[in-house]
Amino acid sequence: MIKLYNTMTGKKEEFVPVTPGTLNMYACGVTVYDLSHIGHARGAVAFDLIQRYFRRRGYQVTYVRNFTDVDDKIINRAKEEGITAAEVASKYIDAYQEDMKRLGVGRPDIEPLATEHIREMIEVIRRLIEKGHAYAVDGDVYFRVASFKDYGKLSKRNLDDMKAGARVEVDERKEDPLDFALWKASKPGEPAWDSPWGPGRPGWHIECTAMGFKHLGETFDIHAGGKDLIFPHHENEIAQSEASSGRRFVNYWLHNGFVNINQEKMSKSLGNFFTIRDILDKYDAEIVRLFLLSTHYRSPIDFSDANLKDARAGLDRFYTMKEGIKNFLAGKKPSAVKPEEVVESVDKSLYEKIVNLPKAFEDAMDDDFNSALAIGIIYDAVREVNKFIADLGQKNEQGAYIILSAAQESFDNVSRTLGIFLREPEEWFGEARLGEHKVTLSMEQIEEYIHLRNQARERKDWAEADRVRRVLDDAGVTLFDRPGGTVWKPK
RNA sequence: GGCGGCGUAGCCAAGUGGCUAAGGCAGAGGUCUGCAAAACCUUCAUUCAUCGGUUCAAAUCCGAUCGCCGCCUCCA
Repeated sequence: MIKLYNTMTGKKEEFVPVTPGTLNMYACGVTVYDLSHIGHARGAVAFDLIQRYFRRRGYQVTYVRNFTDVDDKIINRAKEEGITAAEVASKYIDAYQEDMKRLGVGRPDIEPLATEHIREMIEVIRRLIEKGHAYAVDGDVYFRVASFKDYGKLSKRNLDDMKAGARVEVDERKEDPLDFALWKASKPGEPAWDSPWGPGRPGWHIECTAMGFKHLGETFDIHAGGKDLIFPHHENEIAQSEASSGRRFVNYWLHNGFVNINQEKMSKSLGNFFTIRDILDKYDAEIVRLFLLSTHYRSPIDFSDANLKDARAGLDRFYTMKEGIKNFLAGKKPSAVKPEEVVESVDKSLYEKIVNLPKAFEDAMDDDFNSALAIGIIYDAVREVNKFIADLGQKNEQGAYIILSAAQESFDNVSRTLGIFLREPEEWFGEARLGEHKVTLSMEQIEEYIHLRNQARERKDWAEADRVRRVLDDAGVTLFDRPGGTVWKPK
């Protein structure tokens, strides 16, 4: 049973789908007027994991994540760059797709564009006017907030409070300062579509209603987005959607916490942001993923070098274990003996823990997608497997084979869902980390130095051996003498 | 001002009524190693911002206080 925290009720609830065995989920994507930052990445990673987890638990999933490709900021950007709004959008959609691919975020089932749903938006607006929930003025159309009695139910505000503290610009043409635009008359030179109210473009909120209706139905299971979208965006979506359809729009509202810099929200307007690609140039994508998943998706997370380095250290430890398992299993054949019998004499409790790892993982994830707890459970298992590997010499070989192959299977099982720990150890220690560091020697030169040092070690010329170690260290290369020979890793 | 949330070790971070407060990083000591590194072992919060209350029992529920953050305007 999956439990999830619903912003609407403020509680963790059991997930009950509209249609048994099916998940219909919508996540607000980005407005494509600039490169995306690590805050955008957090939402994308979190909701990708959530929809992926539902698939793991057997649900038939339709996951929709939109692009807002018409908006004031896009228009302004187009003016600045002397290109069309459509060109701006297209450019940053491509950039976003590239960033997501590098982060290991899968493509949603449907990635609708606002501009491809103008007809559907007009239809919803027309229906709202018919029902008395909206009105047209000078080519604009506004939603009549006072006509929707549940307005404020998501963000827990009431109309009187908002009017008291209103900082909304006063527009005399609106019946109420809180009324919001469904359709905006276009100014000359701006993107425009024909409508019953004259040429114009959609307001921000209406696209999600129209695209949600079209792709997922008038009532769907999950709608997700950043905490900052609760008000006004999602509140307005609810008003439009429920006023037009007469039904509940969404059953569960999920909101991710922010990425902070020095305890402050990262945002474009504060200027304290790092783009995804800046970060990926400095840190391997897997480090960034582990960092993001190490904190529960609803909590704030502080972006800092120290935290990224913690994540890197964690990955080193995981891949060291994976290397140990791999080295042991290499070239060995499965035994025909029943696991239970052999394992009994080797380490029964470890075996059971390993076999139960996927279940323990699911227990953590079932509880509001607690990836932080899930990762803690994995590291608990890592320590125990490492301990086992350290004592391998004293173990029954058949039993050890059974335990370590089971470990490999269990770790792979949970890794596939998390989208981390999936690489081969050589790849992690080699190319993945090579990219982050300055190694000033070629592979051949490094091998040559290692050979030189090992010759010195054979004649027990420790001074020379240490000298070579220092030379390589200065070049950003660290040596490790392993039972199988000397290996090197970027410092 | 209104609404929402947070405060757990040097740092990151789980835990929302009941066994010894997960896990990681950093630190200390040890095993191993020519030296290292890794790995492993031991150690590292009698206590969960503070004060008061409810309860047989609270980090967890209630109230107050202090501090921090977010939303109320575009924002993941």
